[in-house]
Amino acid sequence: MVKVATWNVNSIKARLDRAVAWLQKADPDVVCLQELKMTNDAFPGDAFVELGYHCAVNGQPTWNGVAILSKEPVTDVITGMNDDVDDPQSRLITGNTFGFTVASAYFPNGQSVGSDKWEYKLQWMDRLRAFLDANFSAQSPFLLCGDYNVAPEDRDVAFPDRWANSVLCVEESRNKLTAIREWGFEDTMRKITDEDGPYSWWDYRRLAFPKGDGLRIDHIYATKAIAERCRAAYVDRDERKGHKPSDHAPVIAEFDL
DNA sequence: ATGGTTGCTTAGCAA
Repeated sequence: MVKVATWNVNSIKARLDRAVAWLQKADPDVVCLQELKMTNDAFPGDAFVELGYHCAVNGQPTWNGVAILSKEPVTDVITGMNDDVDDPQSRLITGNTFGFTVASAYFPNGQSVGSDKWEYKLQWMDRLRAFLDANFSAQSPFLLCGDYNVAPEDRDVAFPDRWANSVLCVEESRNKLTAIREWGFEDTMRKITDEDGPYSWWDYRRLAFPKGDGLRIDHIYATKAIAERCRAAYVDRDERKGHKPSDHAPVIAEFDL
């Protein structure tokens, strides 16, 4: 069984102790991290090597930043979209490990509908679809893991009315997500459960976590060749609790490979 | 009621 996790850590520096403790406890084989908020040079790779992981990192100062950790080597690494757009934001890294391709993606949040960041979000999602079209086959095993900043359906939102007009839920965001899914992905969580949620993110503000105001915006999408081998998918909600948690909980999928 | 908290960086931005 190969255990794959995706987790927006909201600063790997602020979360290093918790991340190390979680890796020791959960023992995933492959981990996609988002929001490192750190340069490649400063990335604490030694802490992960000590736990038996190979690291592929695409960082930048202050914001964004993504990484793939794997207990097998990560080869054929691509940082970013490989397209004509001059984009300084480090939001994507792709590589091969355990016989499949895996991408760690930090989709733009988009702030508010109509803003400059919203336009960037929509373009970024179009670019991601084009990146998949240009570089990969949906017939091969591919996992797209990350913070998508989109809740696909209302059942992925605890209080859908409250979030209906947000960048996480509006129809245009969901339509862009559908275009990415239709490249050839299945949502591993929805292969496993039809329950509401399970939610993966709760805002730090407004007492969102104790009030249960969660959204499912972190996903592990899989092409058919690997999705049909998915045996489990779940959220480690406990990781949102306690001292200095990330605002996201890890999402895990297990594959019979 | 447009609030609240966290993190990076140190006043303002992003989420």
